[in-house]
Amino acid sequence: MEENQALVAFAAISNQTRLRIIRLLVLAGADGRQAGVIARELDAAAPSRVSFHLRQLEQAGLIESRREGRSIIYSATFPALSDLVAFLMHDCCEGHCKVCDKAIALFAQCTGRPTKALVVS
Amino acid sequence: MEENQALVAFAAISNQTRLRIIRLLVLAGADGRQAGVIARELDAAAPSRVSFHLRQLEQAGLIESRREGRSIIYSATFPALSDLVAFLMHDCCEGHCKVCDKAIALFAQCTGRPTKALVVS
DNA sequence: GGTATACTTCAAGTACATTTGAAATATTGA
DNA sequence: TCAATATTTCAAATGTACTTGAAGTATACC
Repeated sequence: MEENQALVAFAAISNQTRLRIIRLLVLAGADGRQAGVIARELDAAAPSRVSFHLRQLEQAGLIESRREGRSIIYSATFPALSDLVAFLMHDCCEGHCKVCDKAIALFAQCTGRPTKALVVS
Repeated sequence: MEENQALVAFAAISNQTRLRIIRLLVLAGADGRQAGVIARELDAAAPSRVSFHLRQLEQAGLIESRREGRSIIYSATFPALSDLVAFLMHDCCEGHCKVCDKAIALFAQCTGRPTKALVVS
């Protein structure tokens, strides 16, 4: 992942409204959520405001959208989020790996993952 | 990790100068680097400018400083960086774990880590 | 004490991000 | 075609972040 892309992504998730949108859409999974539903779940923020933030996130590559009738459905772009986590770890892991300590514990909580992938050597 | 703390940390690393400082200090390890040395390694940015960014990073908890004679030595705060990675993964992993995909591959590159920690069941 | 070095703090200017409400666009169904 | 719904786009106002250079603080050494 390029530095510039990472910078844009970090800027995208450094805003409360946008971080909450991301969390919401990750939980929603591939189905995604209507723009209006997102606005309502975000303490009924003004639609134009939510639209602004959705655009930022989409331009950062972290979410994507599709039209369904009158609605526009947004969903998380999982590979991009995965790249971002990897960037943060790799950028900081070069040399030594203290940065990964707490992430390792989280893998144990992951369900639906082949455990083989977690075994090193 | 609290949402607010994460937001401040993401804001901190969403700036090119600061992201480069972080990378530099992670590579430097516990020894850290003098403020002046950092400035020189950053294409000789103005000292007041580097000082401004070091302060942002320190306030975000990502780096710490100690005085040594005339110099001030900055070093990465590894637990905070580790927390941030974990926040990003956990925040997005709740429910399902697609976000962790690429991070797992990186663990294999980590040296000096007991492989047992990577084995799940 | 005085001077040099290493940094930080401050104030001013500039640039960028966010919110707001009104107007515009797209789609549906009567 | 018209009205209703769902959403975006736009322009203006406000707020926040960044850079710059000059002045200030801390330490060291003569």
